[in-house]
Amino acid sequence: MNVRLRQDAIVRSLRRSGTSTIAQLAAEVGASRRTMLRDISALRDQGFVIHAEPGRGGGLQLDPQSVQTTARLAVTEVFALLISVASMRAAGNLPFLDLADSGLAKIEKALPSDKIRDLRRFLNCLYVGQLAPQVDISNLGTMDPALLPAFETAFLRCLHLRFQYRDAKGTQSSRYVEPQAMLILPPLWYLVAWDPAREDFRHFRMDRISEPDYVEGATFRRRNVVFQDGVRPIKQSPR
Amino acid sequence: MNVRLRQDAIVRSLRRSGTSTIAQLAAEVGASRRTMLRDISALRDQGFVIHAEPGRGGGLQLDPQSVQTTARLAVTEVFALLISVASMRAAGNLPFLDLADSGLAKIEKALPSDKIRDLRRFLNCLYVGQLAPQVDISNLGTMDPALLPAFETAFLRCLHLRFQYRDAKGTQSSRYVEPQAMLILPPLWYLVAWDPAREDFRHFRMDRISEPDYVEGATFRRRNVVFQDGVRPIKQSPR
DNA sequence: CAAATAGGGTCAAATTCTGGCACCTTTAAT
DNA sequence: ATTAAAGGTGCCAGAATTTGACCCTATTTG
Repeated sequence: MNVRLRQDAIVRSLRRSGTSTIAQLAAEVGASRRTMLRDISALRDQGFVIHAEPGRGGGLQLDPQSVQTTARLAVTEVFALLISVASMRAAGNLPFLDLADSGLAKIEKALPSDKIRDLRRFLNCLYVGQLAPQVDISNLGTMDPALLPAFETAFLRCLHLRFQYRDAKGTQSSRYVEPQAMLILPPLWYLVAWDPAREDFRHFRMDRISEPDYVEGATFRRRNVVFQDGVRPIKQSPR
Repeated sequence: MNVRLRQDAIVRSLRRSGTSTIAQLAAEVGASRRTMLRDISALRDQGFVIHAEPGRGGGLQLDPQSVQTTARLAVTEVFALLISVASMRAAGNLPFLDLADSGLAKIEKALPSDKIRDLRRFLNCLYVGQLAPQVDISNLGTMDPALLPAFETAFLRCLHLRFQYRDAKGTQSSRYVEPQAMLILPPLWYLVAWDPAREDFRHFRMDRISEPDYVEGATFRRRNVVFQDGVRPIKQSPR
């Protein structure tokens, strides 16, 4: 058995049984007592808090607070999680959101600091409101998975964005715009952008955008976007 | 040099230099070409996105989007994130959910397998529908943070649940029920439970529940809950 | 005190990791 | 078309690490 798997098994066993002895654990995972001691030591090095009582009736116990898991995440994935939770918070009062937030805070804290800055700046472009009842949401399209990376770069570096847009009538057109904000009217998402050709703001439904691509070198200035009533920025959760 | 340290060094080097070849990396960390290839393969297994170009002028490149972060999360926090994203997916077609999902999948993968099983079983108790328009959502209460751990245990081990409930008129009462399902009618959450005293199902708004506590030893049998039209289980995302 | 428990040191055996090599595929330059 | 530079895979013997056995000590309970 692999070292990693065995140590996971030890943690699981300790979690299940509450308390057990080195000998019991050794028998359970099929290793020697000595190896158990080494594994316990290694787990402690990894940050697990394991209480030990010597003497009769003694044994090992995993600190219940330290049930934890370590994962490696890509920044885009963290972005996506943050956006999910933030828009959820904006949409209404849902349970367990504080827990989700504290989990996210830990993830965020583990990011390199420049990435945290980017992330905050990106979140600042998000706005939330209520969906107008007359909008037809019966046939939602699927979102292009390339949206997030392209949008992230375009927003952060203030670069023009090029994409294909399919309007309500189904007509395809090619667009070239300055992305200014993202507007969430649950369950719809819109890109709010300045269209330099038409010299006006336009709203684009995200599920109708495809083949997004930022244009290297083509920077622009932020404009003051005026939203209708009831639309507010996604507040960053207090951290 | 330790395997873990060496692999970390590779990632750091790739981040620094942008692109480099197997041979360069090998020289840098003082290992052979073969070991480098094995390490790269291992890093990919760990979720790092490493682009490779064969042929002259080729080399390795760390996907700039995949700056990785490692974080330690408590299991309840993972639960909360999963529930958030799952209920979001159920509520509508939102962007970036697949990315959020892939992030969650990595987190989930890092959990001990018994916890994954628990987590899936818990998610199976979640149902989603549309909120009836006549419900007054003007004064939502706040969710008791103790809900998740207590509910988790009660659902997983089929234990009776005791809690304080404040009904629509503001009257407090003490309840003792069999938790059968959780129903989400965004933005409201309900506990669907069998009340043995009244011999009937009852819905409890989650934001009106406080001081939840499961009753050790008091197990019950799952009942067949019949939901009204439009309510469906939260599908587990395909993993 | 005796028994049960955690914790550690040492060393040979068992296991895993590493490096070298042969060979394959892709790409670009000549 | 040929050649060189790059990534990728399978295999094997030797290097390195991990494991188990045996030794010990310290602490707690009956």
